[in-house]
Amino acid sequence: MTVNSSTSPGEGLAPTRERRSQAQRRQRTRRSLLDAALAQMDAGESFDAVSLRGVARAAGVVPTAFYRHFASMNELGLALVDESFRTLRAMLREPRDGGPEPEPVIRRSVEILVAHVRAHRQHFAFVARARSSGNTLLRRAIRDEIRLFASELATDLARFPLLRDWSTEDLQMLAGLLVNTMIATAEAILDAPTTDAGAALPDGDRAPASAPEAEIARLAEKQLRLTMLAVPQWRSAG
Amino acid sequence: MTVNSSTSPGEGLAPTRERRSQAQRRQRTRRSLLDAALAQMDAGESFDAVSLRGVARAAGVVPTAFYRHFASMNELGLALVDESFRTLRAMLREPRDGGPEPEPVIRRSVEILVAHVRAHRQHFAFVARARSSGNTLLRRAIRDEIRLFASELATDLARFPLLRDWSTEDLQMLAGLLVNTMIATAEAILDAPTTDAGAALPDGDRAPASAPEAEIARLAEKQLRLTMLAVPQWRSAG
DNA sequence: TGTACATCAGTGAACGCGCGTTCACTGATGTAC
DNA sequence: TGTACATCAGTGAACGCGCGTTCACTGATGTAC
Repeated sequence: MTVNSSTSPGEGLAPTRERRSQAQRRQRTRRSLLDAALAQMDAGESFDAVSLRGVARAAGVVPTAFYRHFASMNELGLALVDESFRTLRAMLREPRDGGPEPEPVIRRSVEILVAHVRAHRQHFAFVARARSSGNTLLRRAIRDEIRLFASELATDLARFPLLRDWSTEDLQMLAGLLVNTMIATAEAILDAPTTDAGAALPDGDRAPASAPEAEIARLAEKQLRLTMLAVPQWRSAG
Repeated sequence: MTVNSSTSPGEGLAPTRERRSQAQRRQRTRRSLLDAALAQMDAGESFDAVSLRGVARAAGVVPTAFYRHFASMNELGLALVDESFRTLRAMLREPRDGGPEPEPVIRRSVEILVAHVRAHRQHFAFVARARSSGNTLLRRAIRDEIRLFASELATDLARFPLLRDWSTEDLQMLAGLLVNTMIATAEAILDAPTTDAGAALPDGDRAPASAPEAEIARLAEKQLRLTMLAVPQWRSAG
């Protein structure tokens, strides 16, 4: 029943030398299981409509092999939460360069968000779907990660001159508002008709952002711009 | 297989006179089925973890009786979408009275929202959960209803002096932003620890809004206030 | 009011299916000497 | 390098269970005359 992940591989006296192929095989299967779950959720299933047997089948492995990697679907779900938020966090770090003036920052942020949703569609779809589907544990894990994500954004925001004097609480409040917009934007992109035609084009500057997607990005930009317009007014009127 | 809802009851020559008790019984069972589904989702299940048999069981009825009322769980889900958004729409109409000055309007709106989530918790929980769980059809239905809801809010917003000159598109944009905040707030309340102790107190002005709930309301108020602060700035800077 | 018939909400047995989980196993990879 | 043994990722049969859906039914309620 238990795949004991805390005490098993390469611990203590046994060195991890020379176990090449077997470890690789293990790693490949594990990835296949995760990918199978992601694919099924990207196809529209909610997390608890994804079955252990279905995942194993899609991964090309017998159901019992699943247990060599995860004790339950729940554990696989938590692994996907980890993985997905590593992706999202990378997104936050991306705009570290770029001027401090508000206008290009907003435009650039939306571009980064849209590009990330395109590039890591399955991770976003997983989070969006699992965020409110089934399983309290998983939901709570995602909610906590989103909260943490907002806190990191708040820290980043503190660097902007206009926000330097804001209280931590107010920064969190603003970050929450911005994260809400980001989530809604990501969900809108995921829901939009997939215009993947020509997505595999090698030519970089031809990237054909679909019409609805461009529309969503335009809306998000407006909303973020509106929100930031309030910033200089806050203390005086608040 | 089909419960034909478009051509059956009381149509044509047959008058709906004198069929009292039987119709009442039917209505009661239908309600029990809907309530059973709502209760299971309120308890944390995602929509497609709610089974036809489970709903029938909780409604105190044999599984096959379900088909006398709905052709499938899907149809029941759509009925719940209808019902839930009738509730939400009623919330929009509530603040029709109250001064046009922005400050009390915001406070009052948050109060109304919080009170509605408390009073119609199951409808909110259903929408929050079904919004991204399972079934594309249901998800799309809810997304469309939310869009409609935002449009109605946009129409209401147009009445405010400060917004009288805004384009329809910009009003929709603002309404979308406000709706995002409302959704996040409702979800936060649903996720907060339920402090239902003393909820049945007859004394009206004692209503013990739980501490986390009050916190959430305070945050929502701040976010809405910040958003509205941007309004006078929009055209000049936009 | 009384009788004969129609309607129809809910019953109960039965079906085939995919599920999660168990168990003893196989056989390739890795290790010790 | 060669042999004997250990590890362990993946196998395959088997289980009991709850599911959605079918079917012919029952019996109370409602209607016509």
